Amino acid sequence: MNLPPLTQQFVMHFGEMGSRWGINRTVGQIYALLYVSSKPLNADDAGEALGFSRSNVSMGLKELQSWNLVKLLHLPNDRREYFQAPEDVWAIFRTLANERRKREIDPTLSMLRDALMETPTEPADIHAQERMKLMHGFIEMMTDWLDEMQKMDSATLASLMKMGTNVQKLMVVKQRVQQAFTGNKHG
Amino acid sequence: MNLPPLTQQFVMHFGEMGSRWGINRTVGQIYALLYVSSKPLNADDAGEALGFSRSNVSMGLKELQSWNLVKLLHLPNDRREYFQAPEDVWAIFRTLANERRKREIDPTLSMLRDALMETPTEPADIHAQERMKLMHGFIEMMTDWLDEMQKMDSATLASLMKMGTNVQKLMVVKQRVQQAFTGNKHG
DNA sequence: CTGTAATTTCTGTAAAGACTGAAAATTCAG
DNA sequence: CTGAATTTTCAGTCTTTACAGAAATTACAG
Repeated sequence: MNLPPLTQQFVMHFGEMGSRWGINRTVGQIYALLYVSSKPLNADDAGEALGFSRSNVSMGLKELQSWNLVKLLHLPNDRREYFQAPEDVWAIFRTLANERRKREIDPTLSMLRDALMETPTEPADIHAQERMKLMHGFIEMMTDWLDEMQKMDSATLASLMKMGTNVQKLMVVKQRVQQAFTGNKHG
Repeated sequence: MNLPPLTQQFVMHFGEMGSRWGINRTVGQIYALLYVSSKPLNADDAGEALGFSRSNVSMGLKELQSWNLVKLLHLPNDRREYFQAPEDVWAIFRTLANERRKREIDPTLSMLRDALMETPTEPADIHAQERMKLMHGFIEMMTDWLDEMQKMDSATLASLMKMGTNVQKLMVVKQRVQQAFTGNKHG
């Protein structure tokens, strides 16, 4: 591996963090390289830059594609496949959130739905189902909310986040206004 | 393993999902069992219920403790340690978010901060640092926002989430109101 | 202290995963 | 079609992780 210092630092870090993020070192480093690269890279570029075998890079890129984390493109007069990471960090986050949800949340949600349809007999299962109901309700609320958030554009979302806790105050104001209009003090 | 059907379904699912969540089968099943259990369990209870060796359960509980996902308690006239999962799903989520952030985000944030302080020389590194700046800014915004959210109580957060995209409309209203008060059409 | 219950650490083994080089398959220019 | 360039799959090796059982440590009652 022969990369400029900052790039190297970044790439190595992603390799080390890979295991915590549920990907392997190779995949982490390939993604890091694509992310900081100013131009698309092909499998040989990546392999040479990182010191991985061609086949290993192939596997890594395949995994990154299954995560929708890389864009595939072609250069004129070059048959090789080139890859690049999307530039917009918000877009990357959205992709990541969607993919992780699909893999890590949806199966559980589905299992919980099934479990809630059944009628428990033993006391232990009655309590268990009660707990599952709580978990299901929570996850559903979170994912529904995430869906809604995904509809907003990056700029709106950013300003929303920068408001932080102030959103809360905004809600209080809204309630007062509504009450004032309806004249219902308990509304 | 001899558990009532619903409990068993839940426990098995957590075991299978474990690998996707970055924990092993044992840890996943132990947690699932504690979550649906109506009373605290000791290591032997868990081991017997799930068919794991005593040492394996010990490791699993240790890991769950390192995630702050279980509460340790003692029963009168019993020297053994009993474990239980917090009941409040919001509290569980908060714990999970904090721990994952600590392990999966903070190290990267710190690496990025270091990288941004340096002065790149090569053109490739200049571009790389620009990309890192974007990533850093995004992560910082997200984590700051998460911090703010953590300050709210569960009920407020829940009603906030149920509003979904309407928060956006609320912001537009707020801006109009502000403009009306200041008389500044560009405010 | 001493003995016993409870928990953790250690050690070896089995299983899973990562990685390479070679072979096979695919793609496309001519 | 043919053959070269490119990509993917396969098989074997090496590394890491998961797990059980044994040994060691800790905690505490008497």
